[in-house]
Amino acid sequence: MKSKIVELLEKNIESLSASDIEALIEIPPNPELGDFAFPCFRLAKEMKKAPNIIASDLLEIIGNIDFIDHIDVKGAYLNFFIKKDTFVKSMIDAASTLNFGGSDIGNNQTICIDYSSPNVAKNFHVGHLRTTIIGNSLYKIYSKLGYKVNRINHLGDWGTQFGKLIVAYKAWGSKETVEQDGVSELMKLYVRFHDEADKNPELMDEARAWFTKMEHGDAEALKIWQWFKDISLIEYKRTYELLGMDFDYFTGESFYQDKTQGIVDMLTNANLLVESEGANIVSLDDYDMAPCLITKKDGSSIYATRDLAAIFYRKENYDFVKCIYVTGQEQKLHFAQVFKVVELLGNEWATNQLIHVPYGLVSLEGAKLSTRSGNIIYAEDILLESISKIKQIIEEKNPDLPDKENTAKKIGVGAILFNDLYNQRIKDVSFKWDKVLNFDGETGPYVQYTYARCSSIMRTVTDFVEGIDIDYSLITDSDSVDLLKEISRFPKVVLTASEKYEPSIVARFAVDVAQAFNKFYNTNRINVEDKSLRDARVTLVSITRKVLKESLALLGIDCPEQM
RNA sequence: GUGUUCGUAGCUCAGUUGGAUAGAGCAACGGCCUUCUAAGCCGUGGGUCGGGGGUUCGAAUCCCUUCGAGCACACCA
Repeated sequence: MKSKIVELLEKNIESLSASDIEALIEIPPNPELGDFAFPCFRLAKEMKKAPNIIASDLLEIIGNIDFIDHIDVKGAYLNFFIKKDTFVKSMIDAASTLNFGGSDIGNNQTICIDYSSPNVAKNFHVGHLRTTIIGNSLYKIYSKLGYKVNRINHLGDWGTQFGKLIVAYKAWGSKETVEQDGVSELMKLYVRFHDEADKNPELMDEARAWFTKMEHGDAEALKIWQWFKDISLIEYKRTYELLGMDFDYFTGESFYQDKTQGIVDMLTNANLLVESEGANIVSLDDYDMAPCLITKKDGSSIYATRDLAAIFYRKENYDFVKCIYVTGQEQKLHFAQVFKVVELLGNEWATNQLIHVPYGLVSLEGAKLSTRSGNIIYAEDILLESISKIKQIIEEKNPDLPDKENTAKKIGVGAILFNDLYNQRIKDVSFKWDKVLNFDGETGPYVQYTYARCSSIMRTVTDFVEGIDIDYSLITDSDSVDLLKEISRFPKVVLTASEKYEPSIVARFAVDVAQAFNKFYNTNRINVEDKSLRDARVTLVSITRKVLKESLALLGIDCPEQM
């Protein structure tokens, strides 16, 4: 419909191209002002005439057009009122297409998304939840746009911290307690190491030595390391299963450890590596950045080296058009450095294919998350707590609900996912239980509830046939039209969300659709006697239902049919 | 100190890339269940868009400046 207006205006305005006009056309803030609006301010400048005069002149020239009911001039705006049934039909037709909201612009090209990536032997807490949830949503969004997405869990399974753990395990740990308590015992050992190392700095050297042993393939070191890793993965996978998520690769940092030498060689050959204070770095002075550290003074690798190795490995093996990193914003400089080094090695693609998607810091009651001080909440606990709160609510509101267990899981997990995706990712969040466990208003359960309402209606109209001829002229009230307008934004929403790496745009959209539907639902009885009117309205319900399910799916959220 | 992100209603946040009267949710108060799910809907109150300049026909949005907050600044990731 918008394109038809662009076409129309293009014919009558010489100085603007179709794409200029397209960009200028807006949707009025208030539906009473029209369905589309064209502001004449820009024309005023070029034509040296008052914008409101231009608007009325245009109105004269355009005259009567078949699909337009009438055009109003309000100030400098040309406001278009589309013939209602034409408009309604075009929106319903669009929304009824098979892959509504999606497209094939991805052309099956590969995108790598590096996310979640918990540190082995550390608990999976609220902070990790964000990268996991955002990354998963980006995976869904890009898949919908026709990309082939590789979900990569770049486990923090290599580094000095394992040297620390081995030292601690040997000094104070036992096989039995580790087997029994898993990650939380490893955490305790890690914390203890730091406490002791404060008093006895030599422990740090011991830890580094053990890590160096790992890098040289020492059997004992690697055996302990592998054991710690296995224990950790069991716990992480439990959380992923609860979240309903999976990965294509669990290639962590250790996977690249034998590939870091290649990076060092490459940098040496390119004359980029310089020695500084015993370590090897790439100087980034010319780019106003701190240098990128490549090898430490003991010769062992560091995360930047492994990230570099990962980039080249992925480029070579997956041939990505984009490699996206979802991490906290505190790593901004790190990725800027790493990406710059790739570029300096003569790879122009680094400038637009390597993308850091940062998100804001998660804090707890205003204080920084810290395992050492015990100021921490684990992801699994949040999810389980949320599910159990939902169970309570189900008992209150709908005790006869079938399959309560599963439904509570979908709603409880969905609430947490939604909560993490609703605001722009860059915003810092202060975790508060009462906020997280509030399910009224702009929340996942609200959208799911709306979906369940739609489903419920669809169950009652058993003789309704999808895709039958609809009498579009029966849909005239503003609540119905507003709902359709809201729904028709979907393709643009998905596209913008992908361009900005911002799932919150989809989450907001889902709420907007749900609000529009609930308004429509409250003013329109759907299952009415008059069959053609009923079918017209049921069509709206059916479309809404589909779009709600799809948009929540893009956030990684599942919809129960009843709740 | 340097860089970076941010500052909008009591709280949490949107604001369509510079456009029409700045919008939601939460919290508060008041209404709506004998008909499709009240986890819902409707209404009321609540704003120097951190402050000050500038660009523009037009600024919450762009530029400068200032105040405040978060984060980063090589051998952790």
